[in-house]
Amino acid sequence: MSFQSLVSAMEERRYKLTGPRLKLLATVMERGHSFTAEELYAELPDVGRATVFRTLKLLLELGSICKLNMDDGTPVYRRGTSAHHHHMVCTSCGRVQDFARCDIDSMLRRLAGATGFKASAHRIEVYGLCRTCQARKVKEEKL
Amino acid sequence: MSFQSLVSAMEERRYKLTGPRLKLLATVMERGHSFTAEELYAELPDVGRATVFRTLKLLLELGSICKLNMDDGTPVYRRGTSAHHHHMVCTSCGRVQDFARCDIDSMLRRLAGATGFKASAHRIEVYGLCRTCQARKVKEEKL
DNA sequence: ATGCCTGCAAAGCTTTTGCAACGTT
DNA sequence: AACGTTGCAAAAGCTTTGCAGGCAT
Repeated sequence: MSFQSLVSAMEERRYKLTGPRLKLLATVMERGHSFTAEELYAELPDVGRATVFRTLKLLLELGSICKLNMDDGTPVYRRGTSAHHHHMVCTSCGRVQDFARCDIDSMLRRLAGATGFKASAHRIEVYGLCRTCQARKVKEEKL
Repeated sequence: MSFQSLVSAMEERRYKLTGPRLKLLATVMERGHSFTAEELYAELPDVGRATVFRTLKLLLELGSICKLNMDDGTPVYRRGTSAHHHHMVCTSCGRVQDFARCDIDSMLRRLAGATGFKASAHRIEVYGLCRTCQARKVKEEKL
């Protein structure tokens, strides 16, 4: 996933590569972790708020970013593939990491057997402390 | 979980049992499945919208209901315990069922080993078709 | 009698939409 | 030149807050 791949995805779908869009794509790529619509808007004073939302929607459709909800429901975006994956959300710094392995098929089969529910998709969000914040906490406790 | 247990929970915390609150508690209990704030408001014309939200917040704090997000982020409430559990959301009728068994500890341990992320909580939402909607679909296909 | 609760209306936020002007192709 | 795109401002949802009056305890 690179700036170029985002640009290519837009070209393929015949979306125009305008100034505001290129600025947004660049900013999205700079962000190593997740971001909100408001943060993007704040970082790009000359891009309208509506354009930020319109472009985020576009990137979602392209599958170039994904949207997730914080524990309190706040929507947050994250660059990355649209392939099946889940999220580890650090409750201290808010950073989000992806993970793909989810061995819950046997659990879903058991659910189907017990309740008749036929699962077609699932979403797992794990909350906790990332490695960095754990280290920081340990350090602070020593002070 | 019954109407009485909700009332008791409020009494314990010394919350006043007013008319609007009792009406809301009754309506929440009548609902077998999930509900939105707006639905509650629509069902109780003489209770103010603000009171609906204030009471929902209260019940959340008491742990008498839980809040979850639909796939599109729409917040939905559901009566039930505050104990650890997850949700099966029917994408056809919107009904939500709980389930408790989540054998993902080994997955979390693997994550901790691979990424250093220390999980403290998690949330699993499974989307699919409930037993009723599956049956209905089969029936419709036969027509 | 106290002070928690209520409804209403207004304000707050986030997101969407209408529209005339603009810029990419 | 055509028309997709933009910024602005207004609108639209949803939720919270301020306030004067009301009600449970």
